[in-house]
Amino acid sequence: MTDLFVPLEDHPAYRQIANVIEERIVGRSLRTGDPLPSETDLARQFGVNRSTIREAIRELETHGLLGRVRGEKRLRVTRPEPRRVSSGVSRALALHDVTFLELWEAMMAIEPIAAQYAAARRSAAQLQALVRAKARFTREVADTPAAVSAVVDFFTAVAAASGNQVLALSQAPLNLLLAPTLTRMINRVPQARARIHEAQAKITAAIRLRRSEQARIWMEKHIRDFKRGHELESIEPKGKR
Amino acid sequence: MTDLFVPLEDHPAYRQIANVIEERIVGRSLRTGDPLPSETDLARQFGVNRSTIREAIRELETHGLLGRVRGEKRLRVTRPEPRRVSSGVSRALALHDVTFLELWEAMMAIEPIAAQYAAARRSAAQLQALVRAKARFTREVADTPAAVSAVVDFFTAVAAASGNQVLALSQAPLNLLLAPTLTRMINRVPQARARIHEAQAKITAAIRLRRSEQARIWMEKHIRDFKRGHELESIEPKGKR
DNA sequence: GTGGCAAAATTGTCCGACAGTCCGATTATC
DNA sequence: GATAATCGGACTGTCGGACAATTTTGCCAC
Repeated sequence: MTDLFVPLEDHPAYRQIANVIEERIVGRSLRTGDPLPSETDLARQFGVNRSTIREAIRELETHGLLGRVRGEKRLRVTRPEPRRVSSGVSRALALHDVTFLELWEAMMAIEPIAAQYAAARRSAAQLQALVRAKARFTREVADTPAAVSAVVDFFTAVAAASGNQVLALSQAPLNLLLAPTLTRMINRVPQARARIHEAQAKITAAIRLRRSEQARIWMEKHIRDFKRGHELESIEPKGKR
Repeated sequence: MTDLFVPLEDHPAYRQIANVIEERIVGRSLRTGDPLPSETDLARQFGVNRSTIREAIRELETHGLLGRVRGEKRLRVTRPEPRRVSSGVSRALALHDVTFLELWEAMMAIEPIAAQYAAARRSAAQLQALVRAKARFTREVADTPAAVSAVVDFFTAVAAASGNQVLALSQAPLNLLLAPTLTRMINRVPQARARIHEAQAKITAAIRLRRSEQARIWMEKHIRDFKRGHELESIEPKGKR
């Protein structure tokens, strides 16, 4: 049934080194903000060439575990920012050809809950961010890319206000996937902008007044609208294809 | 108010090259399975040194966009596997010190919905995988690490059966975070194993019979149990700390 | 077509080098 | 004394070349 032996794994030096450093970071013996030794020094410590160290560092850098503050030269241990991490997830999902329905179902699972918690827990500043995103949508409603970006910011603000990092990080990749679909929809379905505006107003109000139930329900309606919009768009295509 | 200038962005060659290649992959002009030109060749095409190419490639490799089939030397374009991507997310979340409550809320948002869709759409093979995971838990219930791993597999199998890649990929990181907590809980709360067993049985049955509602409800109970277990565990600590 | 084999290509790693830039200390200036 | 200009050292980004180990390829015989 089960194989007796597993294939030997090949561990190039650069990967081993990356793993060792990663363990140190995850195990907190290298803490956020700590500067990393210089490449030359690392090369000496690990007993390998600097080129090898550089390859290892690239790995950690792209994972967001290392980074540098603007204008600085030395790398420091960094906490992976949601944006960076989630863009990787989005790319993965895009390459797996997710359908709109899949995206929609996931949004339907996450966003209303996020809105609900946001109503219960939002700070004043988080509410502010929400209001700003909403205002930006209203102001730039005619400029499609700006409007889409405002919608995304709105969702992001709700997720942030939920006070739940896991929800926020689960939600973030959805935004990037939503953008292209939303752009098409908003352009082709005339009533879309007005409905988004209304939904954002209701959701914001509910979160401001700390009405969890209402926030959830309106977010559900909001998301459901997306599906309607998407269906309309596919049925009466104004542009090509 | 607003700054007149924004900081110049620094774009090392290796990053630019990584971006160019990434665009090609995402834009499908390099398709999954295609072999990448050799490093020397890439260096020639981009007009840079091979070391620079290698650093660029490391980036894409860690993102899972490039990889090689076992024993092969050439890199090929790869579709990022959920496992790989989600481990990055888990690491990020771990470094952000997520609380059990945050994790639990996210699970509560995602898993029941996944179970619901799984009941509606599972294939025979997916049901099989589910049954196997459940059986493994029953069989290895006494061996804590194996039991925990079986629980995780169970969740994974449910998410896979949901037929929704977005849900599956959103759910995957939660598993890795769950493991340590679950390990402690299962060791300290005597009734935990029995309750997990029962829940898995009910959920599996519902999914087998395609009872969406029941699958969802039982999954909710199942997850809720985790919170109870966690509370019990913190209240009556049997071991140290 | 298959198998086998030697040549060519490719990867992983190393060495050494250099320009551009950031940092800290020192010195000059108000 | 505080601030500004200056200088040397330390680092990073990139380059060129080199070599062993292994894979891939081309070719020949069967």
